Amino acid sequence: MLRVSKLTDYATVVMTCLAAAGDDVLSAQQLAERAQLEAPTVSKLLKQLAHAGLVASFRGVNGGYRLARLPSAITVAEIVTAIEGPIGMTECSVHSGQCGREPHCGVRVNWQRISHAITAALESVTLADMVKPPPRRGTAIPLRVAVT
Amino acid sequence: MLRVSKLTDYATVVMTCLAAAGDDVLSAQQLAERAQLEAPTVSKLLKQLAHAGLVASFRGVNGGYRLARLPSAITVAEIVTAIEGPIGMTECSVHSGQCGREPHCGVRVNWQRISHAITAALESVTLADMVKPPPRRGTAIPLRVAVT
DNA sequence: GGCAATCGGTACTGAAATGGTACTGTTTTA
DNA sequence: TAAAACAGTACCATTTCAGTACCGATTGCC
Repeated sequence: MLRVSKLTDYATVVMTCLAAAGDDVLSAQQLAERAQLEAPTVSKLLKQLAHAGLVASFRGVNGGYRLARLPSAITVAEIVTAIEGPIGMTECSVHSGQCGREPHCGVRVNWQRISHAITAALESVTLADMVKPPPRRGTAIPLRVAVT
Repeated sequence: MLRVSKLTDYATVVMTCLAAAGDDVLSAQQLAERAQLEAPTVSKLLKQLAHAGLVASFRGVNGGYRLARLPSAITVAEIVTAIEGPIGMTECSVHSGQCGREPHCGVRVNWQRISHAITAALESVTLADMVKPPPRRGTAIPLRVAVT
């Protein structure tokens, strides 16, 4: 199945928990309970998210994490990238010079186009969207993605 | 990195080779040479692609494979699905009842929406597009994807 | 009819990535 | 100074991935 890793999935859940907490600072332990995930796993995720600048960390007693920005200013694409690295559907669409076929390979550029489209799709959904209840029928968020 | 597996990547290359061959029937061995891939790997891929109805197989001497349809009628989404199974970004967006959070989980439905958008992006690119030379600047294929 | 070429299916294996755990260090506050 | 909490490193079990091997079934040609 074409999918993001479990950790990325967990990261979105943790981020939505933080978004729901508003400006409160939550410890990794508290977040683990709310997200129903293992504490060390959550801790590792928060570290990566902090490194990517998506959450702000506070050390010491009563320390913890908080979103670095408003939920509406954080996209799913950023979360995915923070955990998985750059988005690219194939190896050659990110790193060139791997496969010898490149000079005459029309597949490569097309995968790059597809990757861009998917990136755009992920960028169009913000954390605020994830927290909100699902849109009702007929109120879909219009998303226009151009494969260029 | 968010990506398809190598085998899926290989499958698109094999399919483009078949598309380039027109109506000719090519053996797994010939395709392996053209795609610059290991013969057993190509053979395995072709088996899966045949099972998915994307290629037609012919047994016996001078047997081999041929596209089951016109390149313009085969989408990248079909190739991905043939090799990787259903497209879904998270486990819970495909199989329900796995994580207890579902009743109150807004993340799930939003991942499903994202999955749909990505599926649409993959469906919008056909094998014919992959064979064609990359579009020139300003002649991008417009693709409108609605997240519903 | 027999042989060779080719697909079809199953099983196996080594390597890599994934996901989880443990431990130790550092910073901050009471 | 001690406790709470983040930060970093290392490690291990499991799963998945990619490749290989083998045997059976089918077809065409001699």
